[in-house]
Amino acid sequence: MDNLPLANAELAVMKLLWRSENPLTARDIREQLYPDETKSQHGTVQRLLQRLEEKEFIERDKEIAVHFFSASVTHQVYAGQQLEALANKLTAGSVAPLLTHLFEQKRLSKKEIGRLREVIQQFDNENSRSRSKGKKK
Amino acid sequence: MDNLPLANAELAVMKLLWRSENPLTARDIREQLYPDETKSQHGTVQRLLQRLEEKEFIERDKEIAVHFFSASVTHQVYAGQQLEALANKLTAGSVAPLLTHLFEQKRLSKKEIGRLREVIQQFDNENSRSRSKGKKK
DNA sequence: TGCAACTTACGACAAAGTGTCGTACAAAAG
DNA sequence: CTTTTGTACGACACTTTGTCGTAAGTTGCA
Repeated sequence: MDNLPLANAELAVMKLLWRSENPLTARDIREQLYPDETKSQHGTVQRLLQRLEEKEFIERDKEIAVHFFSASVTHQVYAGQQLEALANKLTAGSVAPLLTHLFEQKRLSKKEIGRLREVIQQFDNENSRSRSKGKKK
Repeated sequence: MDNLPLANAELAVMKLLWRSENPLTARDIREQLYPDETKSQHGTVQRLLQRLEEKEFIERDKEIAVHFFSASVTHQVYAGQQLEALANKLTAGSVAPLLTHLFEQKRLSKKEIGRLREVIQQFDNENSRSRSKGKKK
């Protein structure tokens, strides 16, 4: 409901959690995020995790003393929310105008077009299940 | 090149400029943005305009003493940039995954789908004009 | 048992960005 | 020349973010 965007460092943590099958410990995360291994950065990671928890982006399993963290918002959902937020802010909630410009700038590869077509195709399929007559002009 | 996002008040100014055919004065903008008409808010608008100019989002015509402001980045371009930035941050530059979730959530209306189809159609047309032989997979 | 290593919790801080106001100065209007 | 209107911008409070340090709790081993 809040739909707030995540800052860079926070997003970096989320990406690790999204990528991982299993929940991670704070230590896991620090090791991947700061390979240079200074001492104090453990606190940094703890802080980031704490804030992400406040924002309800992650969940903390404190069964055992060393906590395990997992994303409570999937990457897909987050991406969708952000896109929606962008559309609301810029184009009155409509997504198509956002894409239009990318076409004009030739910033969408043919592969991307193919993907988009698939996405629409899928929508058509789901949608035509209930209506057996298609019209083509 | 910087691609920085605009804050709320700044965006509100840009929206006025995008909406308007002709360049606007600071006064025009204040009147629309703060209809309650206190004195000091003229300074606020000036400040916003100044910062937008620094960021190169608007241009200032100082031919005459009362300056005229106009957007130097179109709404289309800005929207496209932001979408691209989002895609880069979240989905390795690919746009399709951003849309996928919206479908699943049924957040895209049929009208939106229609629009997307048009956009893709248009791309196809432009693209087939120059190459009369298509190669298929 | 007691100490060393690790962990969590969180206060504190600097830096950056934002929206706001006020004030100093310049130009125009009268 | 005085009043009005506009520009330029320093300053401020506030928020967010990334960072660190430190206090307190837990684990485990000698």
